[in-house]
Amino acid sequence: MANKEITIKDVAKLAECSPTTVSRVINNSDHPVSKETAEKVEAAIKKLNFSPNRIAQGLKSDRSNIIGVIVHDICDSYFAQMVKGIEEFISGHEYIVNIYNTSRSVEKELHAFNLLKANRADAIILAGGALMDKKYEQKMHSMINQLQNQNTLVLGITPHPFDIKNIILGNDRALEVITDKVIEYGHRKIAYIDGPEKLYTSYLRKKGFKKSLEKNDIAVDDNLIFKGDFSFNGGRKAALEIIKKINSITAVVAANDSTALGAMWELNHQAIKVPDQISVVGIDNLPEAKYSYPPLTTIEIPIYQLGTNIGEYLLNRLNENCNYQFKDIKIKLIMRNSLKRLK
Amino acid sequence: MANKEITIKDVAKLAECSPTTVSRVINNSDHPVSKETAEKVEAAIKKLNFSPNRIAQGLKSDRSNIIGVIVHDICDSYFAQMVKGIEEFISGHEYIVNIYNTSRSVEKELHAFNLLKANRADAIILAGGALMDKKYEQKMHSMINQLQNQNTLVLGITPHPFDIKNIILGNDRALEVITDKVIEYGHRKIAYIDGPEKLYTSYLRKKGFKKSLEKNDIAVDDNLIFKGDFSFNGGRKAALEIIKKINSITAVVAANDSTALGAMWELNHQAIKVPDQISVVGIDNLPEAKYSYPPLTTIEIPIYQLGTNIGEYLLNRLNENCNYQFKDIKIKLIMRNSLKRLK
DNA sequence: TTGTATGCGTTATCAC
DNA sequence: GTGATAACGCATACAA
Repeated sequence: MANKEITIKDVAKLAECSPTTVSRVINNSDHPVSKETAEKVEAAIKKLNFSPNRIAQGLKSDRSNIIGVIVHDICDSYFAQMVKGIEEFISGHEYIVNIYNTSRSVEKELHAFNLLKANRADAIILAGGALMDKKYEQKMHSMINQLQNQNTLVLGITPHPFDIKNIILGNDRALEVITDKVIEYGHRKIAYIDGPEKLYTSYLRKKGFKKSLEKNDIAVDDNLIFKGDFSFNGGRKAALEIIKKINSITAVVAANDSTALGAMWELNHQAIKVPDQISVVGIDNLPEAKYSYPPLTTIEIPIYQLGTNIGEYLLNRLNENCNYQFKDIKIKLIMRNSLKRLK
Repeated sequence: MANKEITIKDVAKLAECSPTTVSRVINNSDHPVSKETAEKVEAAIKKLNFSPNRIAQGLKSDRSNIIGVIVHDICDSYFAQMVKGIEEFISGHEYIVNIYNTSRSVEKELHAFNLLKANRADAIILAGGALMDKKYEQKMHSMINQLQNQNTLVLGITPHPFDIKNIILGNDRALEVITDKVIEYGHRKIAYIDGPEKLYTSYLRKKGFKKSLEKNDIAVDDNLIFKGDFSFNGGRKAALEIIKKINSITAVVAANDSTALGAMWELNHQAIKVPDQISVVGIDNLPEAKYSYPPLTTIEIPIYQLGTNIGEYLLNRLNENCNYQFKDIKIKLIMRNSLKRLK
């Protein structure tokens, strides 16, 4: 049944030359090949629909051409866009984009790393924020070590507490900027909806929020910090809590757009007017943030572009261009209607 | 610099046995190995943090463990959910999920297939609908042939005009069901927003829409069929056209939820009340459909579950369980508030 | 300009 | 119960 695979040998036979010569043609080798034979080889390749077995090539060259991408949730626009950007760049250059969803589970993330290690991935992108968990960190240290010994490049998006190249997005800075804006608009009673616990990105974003408050001589009130999980539903739940304290709050800063969108939805649903009764702002500038009621004021983090930049960086590094520097992305304040100026 | 990879030989040396024995331990081979040596091997493996090189294993076994997933756009909730479901099942079983975004471009899809072929993928999932393009079909026929010769399993989600296993979702049936409902609610002047041209899924969905109309003795009016592209913005544009003919339309059936959501947004924006002035329904039941204004009446296609079913099916087939039957998913009408009953 | 021999890491076959 | 050997498909060092 199983038709035998077409190999370089079959091509050689048809082109009446040696497998070595075929290999040279395939790889545009420096080694000279006569025009005549090259043409015969090309013809044979076409005739047989031959493509070299990348698995075998990989074994030889000690490269798998696999780029592992570990995300928390591919259904989250943030990650979907990043992956799209990475894929756009990477598969155009014959690499395999191998994705894993971890749902922020330590076990799943470790599982992904084990598979990627076994597959001798050329690079691994930790697309999500670092998990804050002692056991995880310990195991990861060892894992990163092994990976580096087998020449796997590991890249962290946002800071990770390992000895890897971390891409800094300025999450803390972004929160500071938007909170500054909220304050500039006259708000002083400002609630915050947090990100998931045990996620370093949450910590960073909250840090930026607090920094802005302190800078502006506003006391940080822990009663005005609400739980969230970066999700729409998390935002909805938080909104319900916020409503209970509605008289002591004029604005809500959410740890991300999904949360802000969920909060606004619930606020609307409970007949609280945004921004008339309460302002809401987010971070990320997801595509859908433009179409909420009201349109969301937020910080743009150009995630898709981040993805292509990651791809470009990886490609250069993987090809020994050690001097290539990562192209940083720029955040930008997007003013829409969910933030109201107070008199 | 480059630390040498740890191989089965290193383990053998440390465990004082032959590579063959190590291999037997790794693979829980039937061949007997004494408990004593087995333990020594296990210990060595742990000590060296060894994991067998899957690339080399793949070369030997003629299996790459790569599952290619070709989607139109990973940022589209529909595909994101499907990929998540597939990944959930597949990487739990040590397979690599290798995704490609094609933006419905013939070239990109062909490119993906070429890479997947070169990488000797064990299976390829055509997650999006078939492209209706003569050249594409021609090239694909040959490609599918080559793929089958090298034992790659190709799976089409929705019908594809190739000799592959196609999973039928009942796109036409779904449109028929929801249009029936719209008619049951007293509507007879019904507009339709189409999907992308040259996509077989668009054709199928429109077919279901028309079938319902005809069944109910309503003439199909081509002036009431508007262009769309399955996207939110496509829905917005269509809505603008629909508004021009608002007096001859009481309901809009959209080819998918994204389109319906975009249309509703624009309608709201232009101060047209949904569903009081006009009803809108969609297909897919995306997560966000629950949170629109008003919540969208639609057909649920359990995409995530479809993904896990695909994973399960593939796993069985790849392990020679040829009798395993694909578990079909069930569509379901979801009544919310965007459809109004006419007197 | 061409070809032969060897090895990448693993496993199946066969011998012991 | 154990191990030497060949082979998977390819690319390189070396020889001619």
